[in-house]
Amino acid sequence: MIKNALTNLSKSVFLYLDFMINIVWIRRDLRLEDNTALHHALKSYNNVQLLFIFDDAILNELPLDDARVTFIHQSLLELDKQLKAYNSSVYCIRGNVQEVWKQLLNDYSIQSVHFNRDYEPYATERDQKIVDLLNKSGVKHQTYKDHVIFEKNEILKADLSPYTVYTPYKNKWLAAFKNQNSTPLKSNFKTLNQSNYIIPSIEELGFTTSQIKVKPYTLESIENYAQTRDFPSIDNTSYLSPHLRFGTISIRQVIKQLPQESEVFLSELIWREFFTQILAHFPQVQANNFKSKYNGIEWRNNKDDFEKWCKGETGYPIVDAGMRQLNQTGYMHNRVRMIVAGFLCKHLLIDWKWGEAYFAKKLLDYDLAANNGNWQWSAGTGCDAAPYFRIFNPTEQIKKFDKDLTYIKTWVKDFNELTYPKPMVDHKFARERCLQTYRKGIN
DNA sequence: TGAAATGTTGGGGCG
DNA sequence: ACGCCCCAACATTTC
Repeated sequence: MIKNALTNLSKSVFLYLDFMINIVWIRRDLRLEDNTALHHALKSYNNVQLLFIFDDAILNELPLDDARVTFIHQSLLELDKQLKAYNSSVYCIRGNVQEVWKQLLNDYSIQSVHFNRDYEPYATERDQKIVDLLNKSGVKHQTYKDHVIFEKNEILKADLSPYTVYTPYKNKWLAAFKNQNSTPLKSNFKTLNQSNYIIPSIEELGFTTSQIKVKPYTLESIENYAQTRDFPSIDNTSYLSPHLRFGTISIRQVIKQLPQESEVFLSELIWREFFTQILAHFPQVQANNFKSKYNGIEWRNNKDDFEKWCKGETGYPIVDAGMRQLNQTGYMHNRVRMIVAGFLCKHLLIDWKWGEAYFAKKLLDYDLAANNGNWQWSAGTGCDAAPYFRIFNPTEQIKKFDKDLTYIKTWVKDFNELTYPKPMVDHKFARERCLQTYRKGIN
């Protein structure tokens, strides 16, 4: 009798659980393959439903034709298409993230919630609020490492403090990488929730389609990366960065598919993790110099100068070409990023935060940790940064890396050395002024 | 993941 | 054949 009752009870509990949904909240992991949170949810639960929230707090700051929103939207449509094979779909909504979750908890019977960790300060805080909400509602939840090979506390110095210099960090990272298994996960999609949600159109989300598109990535070119990476006219670019930003490919998939002897490329991926852990350990770098001894630099912060830089009208062809590539495509070659960033900080003496903000608006691959880290590197204010007296000569850089002007002519139409506008500031003068200003500003 | 300034060396012109 | 000068080429130091 008692045994029967228990059996019935467990049956009804089973039926009830079978009715409940398990949510995988995707954010910057817009893929089905090798998605850690999704993998574990599928393994442990039935009725796994994907959720994506267009976060008002982020979207309200963006122009209506933001290219990243278009890319996210298209990636979601692609995901949704793949889910159709399993009679499932993505539940996609725009709103205030907390309000959306309150509504979901109210409208659905939720058994568990899963998501991959995001390490940016805003995201960390936002996610904590959702975790609190789930705790209050008594809903099981689990977060996962997915975005990086190693999180901030997995690569530490012997005294357990974080690394702030790249090379020893990299050595430790490589040593740790050898001893671990990071093969991509194979998932079983049979436990996806049967659903037929419709993804809102880009207009319904309050946006319009951008003309700027994310290019597909390629891993083939990586073989020659070390030889070609400094030459912006050689488009040997992998275009992985936006895909890593939004997780349309996982870091484990990338590393697994790297050709032999791509240490230099791998090193760039380690820079990505280096800056990710720097931001996570030192969130104050978002608004401050990593090294406070540079706080006294008196930036000129001239608005007209900044405008010229943004538009690519500095009179320095390589700087102008880079900025025009950025404005037209949402991308800029890495070598040129260093040149334009150095020019803004050192020739124009404009606070790196202005440049950082402009890149944040324009770059398809914008990532707070990497963008901040690299801008501070350029300005000389960062951890393991370029010394302040290392000043790029925009003309020398052409001689070294765009000798035949191919890159420049690609982005500066009808470029003519003789009729090109005069430099907005003389190099020698700007160099001296920079050295003087930095010397004076450093304590 | 610099570039400029300064220092050193050695070959060739020339008296 | 010698010493002197010039300067390109390379090396080192400095910013």
